[in-house]
Amino acid sequence: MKKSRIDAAWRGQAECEGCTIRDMALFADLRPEDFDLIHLPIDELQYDPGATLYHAGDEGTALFTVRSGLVKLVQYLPDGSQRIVRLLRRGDTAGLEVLLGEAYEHAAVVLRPALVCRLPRDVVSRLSVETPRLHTQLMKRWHNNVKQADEWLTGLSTGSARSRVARLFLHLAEVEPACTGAPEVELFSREDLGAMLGVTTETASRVVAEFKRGGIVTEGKTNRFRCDLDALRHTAGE
Amino acid sequence: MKKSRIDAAWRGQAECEGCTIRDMALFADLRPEDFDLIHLPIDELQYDPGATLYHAGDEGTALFTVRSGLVKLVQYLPDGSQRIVRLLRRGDTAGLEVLLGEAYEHAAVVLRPALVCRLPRDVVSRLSVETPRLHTQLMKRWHNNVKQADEWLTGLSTGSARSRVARLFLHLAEVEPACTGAPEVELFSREDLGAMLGVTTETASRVVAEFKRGGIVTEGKTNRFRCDLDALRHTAGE
DNA sequence: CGGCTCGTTGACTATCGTCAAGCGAGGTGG
DNA sequence: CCACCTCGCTTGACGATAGTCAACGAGCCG
Repeated sequence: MKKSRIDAAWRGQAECEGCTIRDMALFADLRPEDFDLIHLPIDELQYDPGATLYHAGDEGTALFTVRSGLVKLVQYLPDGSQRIVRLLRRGDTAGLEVLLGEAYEHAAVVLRPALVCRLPRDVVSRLSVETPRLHTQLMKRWHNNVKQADEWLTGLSTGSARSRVARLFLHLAEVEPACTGAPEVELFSREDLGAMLGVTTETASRVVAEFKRGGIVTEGKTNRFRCDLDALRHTAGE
Repeated sequence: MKKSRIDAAWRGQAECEGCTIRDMALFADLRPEDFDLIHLPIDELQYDPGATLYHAGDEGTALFTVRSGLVKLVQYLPDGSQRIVRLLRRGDTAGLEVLLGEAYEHAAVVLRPALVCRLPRDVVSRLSVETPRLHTQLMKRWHNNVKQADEWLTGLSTGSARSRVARLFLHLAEVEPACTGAPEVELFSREDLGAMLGVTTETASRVVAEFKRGGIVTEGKTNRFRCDLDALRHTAGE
């Protein structure tokens, strides 16, 4: 389950500059001379679903940039139940809080096979001190976190279960690559669905099943749904 | 209702350095020479409850530091209902998003009489470029926003209405000055309560009334409650 | 072939939203 | 000064919704 594998480990200097997703990564704005400041190896890691990048409370020694796949940030409540507070996709960064010297605030768990860059905290800290070009990117990332949290608060934690599920579909339809013309979305386990929307797995299951029966979404492959956006928008506003 | 008054307007240079809450404000780490970079007036404004610092979508020309009082950040849903996503108290900053060139994402509305410093965006932007001493403070503020958003997601938007109200009381008991030994908390209108917890005003009212009857909280002056923390903790975990 | 997990569904209950009425404090105008 | 009005809080009654407990079936793996 937790199989993780080191595909490659090297001094980031060489590879980061040619990174295929650099334009959307934390180091987007760095200049060649900035990369000389990287003095610790930046590893690229491959994780399978269910693997954890880190646990809540772990000492924060690294940030992570998601190159591909999907990662959830989970917060546990005192009573043991869990709530998913954010989803990280290509270009997103996990663990910003370690730049402030704090422990990780969430658990980061892989939902879909993910390729991830592990940036030692000291590397980012040093860059953060030495070059102003990192600041904007950092701020953008903080800002994205806040925005997503706010959206989840208003969109996915308010209203009836049906509205929430509908809004989740719409949200996913927006952020997913949307390879074809038809808006298609890949869903998660019903338990994760519930943890995102603040409802039980049973209601999550029931609502999705109801949507399928009503033709609002159509399941192709397992957990892949073609969406009727208009119908979803209508259901979302109730 | 929207009466607001300019108590004083001056070049921030002189006054910011002697600010009584500077240790908790955005400019906490600035050095004397940094203040020379302030080239626009920093106004200190007094707002009454109900006044708006800014509306969602307004062009962002300034950040605000709350010196005293209480401000809510409100996000409106397409259907017109509103959700309160954050509360700002002494030392907190509103409108960080304008540093990224974006419009305000929320409406900022005063809940309790508030004294607020209005920092022109360009002043903060310039300082942000010129001195690294602002960065840590900015990051701390972004971080606080994310943390509060996450807490609201897990604490105030999950579980039964009773749990949520109990957790809100506990949260307030933590952050309020707690002048005396007895934990005492000032509440808001039932409508605002509902908008914070994602429930209707009626359920908010019912739960608070129930708490009063059960002695879990005791109302002194209007909307001021002495809290039985143990009982609240018990109720919160259900 | 069992044993497992995951999704689904049913039956029942608790909870919450809705609609509506009443109450009290504070403010206004006659 | 009092009648009146408004607004916010409370409460009741009812219906809708979601949580709970439990059972069942489909796929997966040993």
